[in-house]
Amino acid sequence: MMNHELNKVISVVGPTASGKTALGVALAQRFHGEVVSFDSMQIYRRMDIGTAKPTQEEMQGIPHHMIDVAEPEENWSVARYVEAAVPVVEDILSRGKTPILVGGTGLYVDSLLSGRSFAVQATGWREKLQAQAKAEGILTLLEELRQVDPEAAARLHPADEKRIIRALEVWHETGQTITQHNRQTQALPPRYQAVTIGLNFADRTDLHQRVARRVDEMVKRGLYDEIRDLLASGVPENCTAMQAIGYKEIVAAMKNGTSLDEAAEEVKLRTRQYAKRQLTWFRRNPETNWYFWQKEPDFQALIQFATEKAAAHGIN
RNA sequence: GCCUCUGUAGCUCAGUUGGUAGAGCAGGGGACUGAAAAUCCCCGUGUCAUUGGUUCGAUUCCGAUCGGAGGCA
Repeated sequence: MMNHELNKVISVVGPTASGKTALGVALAQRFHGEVVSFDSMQIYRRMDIGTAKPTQEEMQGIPHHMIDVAEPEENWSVARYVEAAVPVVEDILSRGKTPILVGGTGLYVDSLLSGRSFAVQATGWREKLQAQAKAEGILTLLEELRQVDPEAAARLHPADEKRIIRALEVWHETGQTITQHNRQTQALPPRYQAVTIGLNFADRTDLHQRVARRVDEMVKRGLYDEIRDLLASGVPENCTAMQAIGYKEIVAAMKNGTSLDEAAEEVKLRTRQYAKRQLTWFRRNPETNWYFWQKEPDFQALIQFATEKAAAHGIN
């Protein structure tokens, strides 16, 4: 089909602790929808408290997808997420319902919506390159990259080891440079048409306060025990899931015997910094309809705002 | 009560042999195409406690005052 209209979805973005979960459920109720999470850490089972996964009560009977779909030791990635999420969204659409995308991982939503595909990763080039970087220094790899893909080498900062390695990895495994690959995927048509609602705070300190309260709440609800259970069941400390904020800091404290409550303070700090990065990412999309929380939160006003925006884009 | 040390960026501190000052952390902004809650880049003017004095000029030297820390009685 050449000129078919894109299917419409609603997406809810914003920094952590900004009320995305509640809005997602409200929109699902209003628009006969189901929630599809785009959160890189809520995909892992048994990581409930620290990832602020919605509880049964919060879900209010609305189906939530892409949560609890992997074991912590599985090491998921964007590619794997998109691969799994597309059929889910398609299924919701096929049943005549509206997909409500809710989450905080910018790369994941953008990839899902854009129709982007990812270069394959089969052999062990990454490990090889990492070892080489360690032995010879990253500048050697950057120079190698310059030979095959001068554009990428110029664009990447010499200190950004991860991206330099990834660029070389794509080259070695596909025979195509990452610059070529990016150009190609940019030309791909988008998968869905999204009306995006962005949540933010008029005053940044309100966000910081909510973060602090949320972390205190997590500790009260048993975050330390959740992490102890994870480790006891053999989840390796260096897997992707254990890079999650709220986990890696506490794991480190448990390991070297320092105060867990001090580690919790560090979690607050790291969460604030993460929220800032999320905002940087989401602000990049000029289409986003931003709603700013004032000192006195008015959830009804938010629902009305979001409902109007969705309706204006032909969702009903 | 006396003596010594101390008061510089939101915090911890450096520094100016007298020409109005700089690091780390916090904070802010940005990037981002198979680790993304990851990774990386950029951004430091502040009555140098207050107040007199010396000086062409004081945050820097001297005095007093007000905080803080320690010591002696």
